[in-house]
Amino acid sequence: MARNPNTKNGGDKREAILRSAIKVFASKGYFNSKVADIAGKAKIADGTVYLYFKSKEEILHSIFDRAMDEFIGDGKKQLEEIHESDKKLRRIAELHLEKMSTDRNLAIVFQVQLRGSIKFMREFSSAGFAQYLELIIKTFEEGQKEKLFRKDLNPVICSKIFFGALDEMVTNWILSKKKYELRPMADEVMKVFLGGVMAEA
Amino acid sequence: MARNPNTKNGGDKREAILRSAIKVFASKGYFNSKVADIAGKAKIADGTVYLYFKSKEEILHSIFDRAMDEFIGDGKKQLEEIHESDKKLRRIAELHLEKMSTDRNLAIVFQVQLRGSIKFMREFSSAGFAQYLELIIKTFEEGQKEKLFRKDLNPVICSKIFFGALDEMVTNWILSKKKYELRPMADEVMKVFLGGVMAEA
DNA sequence: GTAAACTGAATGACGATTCATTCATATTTA
DNA sequence: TAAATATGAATGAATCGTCATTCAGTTTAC
Repeated sequence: MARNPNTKNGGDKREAILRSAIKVFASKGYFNSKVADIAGKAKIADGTVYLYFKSKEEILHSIFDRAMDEFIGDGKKQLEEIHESDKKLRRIAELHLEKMSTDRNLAIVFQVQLRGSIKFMREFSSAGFAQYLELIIKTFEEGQKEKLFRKDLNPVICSKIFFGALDEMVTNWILSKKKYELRPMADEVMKVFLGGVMAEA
Repeated sequence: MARNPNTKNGGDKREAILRSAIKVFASKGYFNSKVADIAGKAKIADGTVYLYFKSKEEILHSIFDRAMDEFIGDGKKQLEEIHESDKKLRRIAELHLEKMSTDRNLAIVFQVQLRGSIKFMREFSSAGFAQYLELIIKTFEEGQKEKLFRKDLNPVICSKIFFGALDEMVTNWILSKKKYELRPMADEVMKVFLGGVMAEA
């Protein structure tokens, strides 16, 4: 009846494989990661991986799906408690950076590995990412209705700019040799996004 | 003395290999591209590739190096003719998007393939990309000195935001099924970056 | 004629996936 | 209760296809 082998131990192995895969993918890249490495790090036999996942690719997908679901769910819940659109955007920025800070290896898989092929990107784009962008767009449009944000701006483009800025913060953080806090960057992004860089005329 | 076979025919083959590789990498991704595909598309034998390049990886590097050199060279020259910092940034944005529009396959290699491994990203980061970001930072600082841009903003972070926004425009353009002009996005990015999204108080 | 350029079949390494086997645990039987 | 049997999760060695790279031989250019 159960789709997976484990009935007693509560999905232990599947979980272990995913955790292990995040580490391995993060350190060597998807294509350079061997299924044997993943199995090894999870302390199980190579073949066991295939009792839980159809293929190496499905592992990557699962990592992404799980993380994205959690992220969007979390985000939506938190936004319900906020009513000003600019504050909502600020919260999104904070959450985005916080989540990425929390698990550096997961962040690497997201920023780097997931983008290594158009195929993944397309799947990514039309699934979780689109949903995330939609959330930002809706928030922005709300702000325009409230006359908080300029009406002469295209909400979709603005949302992409917003996302792009955050995304770049994360990428830089991952590649940087120096350790620094990612979260405070949310303020900087908001300062520029809301007010622009021009000095008062 | 010449590192490569061709002395007479003006580097024809090397060029053909690079052009072919850009197409192949763009359509299947670096790791899924076979050297045989590249050779085939360039209408030469598999072995000939190795007369011009040490390895498959060197091909990818060459693609990147060439494009980046051309891009930065071009950019610097064009900026010399402009004197206001905000206009310079606008020109950078335009150039960035124009270049990417010009060769969609090259853009795909840049946006997608080059980011598929931390290894490449790191090399990328510390070479061409750092130089490009430096150009933006310098321009921004200039603008701050001229009191054109706000003094309370960190130039490095602002430059990353600026780059991140442009980068996201390109990524979306590549992944989009619909055909649209990339260049006009430069104006949109400038509107937001210079003036922010808040309505006048 | 010979040196440089080119060819493409052969090589060798690699690594995802498979599957025959093991073994711990659950179930049945007496 | 305890021995006999069944179950299916887990194993890991073997398989099988896939390329990057090489190199012995061929063609081209002068």
